[in-house]
Amino acid sequence: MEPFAYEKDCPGRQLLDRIGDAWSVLIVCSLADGDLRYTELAQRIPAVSPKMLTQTLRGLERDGLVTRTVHAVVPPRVDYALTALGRSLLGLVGGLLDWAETNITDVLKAREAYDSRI
Amino acid sequence: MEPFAYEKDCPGRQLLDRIGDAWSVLIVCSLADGDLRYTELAQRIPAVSPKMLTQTLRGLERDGLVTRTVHAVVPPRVDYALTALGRSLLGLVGGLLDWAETNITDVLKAREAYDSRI
DNA sequence: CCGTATCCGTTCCGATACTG
DNA sequence: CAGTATCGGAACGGATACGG
Repeated sequence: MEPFAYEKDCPGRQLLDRIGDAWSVLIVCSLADGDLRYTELAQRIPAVSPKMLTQTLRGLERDGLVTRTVHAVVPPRVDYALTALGRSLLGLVGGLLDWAETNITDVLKAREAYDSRI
Repeated sequence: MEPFAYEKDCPGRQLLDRIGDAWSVLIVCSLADGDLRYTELAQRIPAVSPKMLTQTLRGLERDGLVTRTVHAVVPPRVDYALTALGRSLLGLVGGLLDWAETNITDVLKAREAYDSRI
């Protein structure tokens, strides 16, 4: 882990930027169980603005993590789905969430201790 | 992964915020092989400003991921080290970096394809 | 040596209104 | 239904100067 290549814009940084983005993680997890339409995503993800939803979806699509399928019907219908690459991310995110749930009590305890000795 | 508790300030979000922070990851990885002093950290991490270094270290310390040991000598000497909790993060981060290295070429290809059809 | 304090440009993002 | 466009407040973070 020592002298790793961790420049700006290295692979690791780019992934971390995406993972660190709340909306990206929420979208990927929401799509875990199946395709969703734009409005369905908006409903599942609390308080996401259209701006951020679109912007994040474009980013995920650009990175090959999500596909966007437009059906030529009226009213318009657009489905979003995870790619194989996107699904492979689910395992990582799951691991993170597991770690978080396992260790959150320790973290909270540490914070309490830290804050109380100021 | 479906109806997971993902409110603002839930455990998962808090971890993701920390992981998504470039400086936090850099510091944790830098401490993987042993304790370091403030200045040593500053030297290893390219271009980190004193402000961000201190701020990030305080956050990591508060969360119980890093310890800060002040030696009562002149000139002052302050050592930073990972806690057991901090070391347990290394595995997660390693997994993320592995995924990133494995899949970066696919991501870059996807981006190229996306950008070229605009 | 190990920080803290301040200024200030930039970027982010929520709210809102509007369109094909 | 599925977005786009625009504005403005807030927050992030770099540079810099200084203090114990």
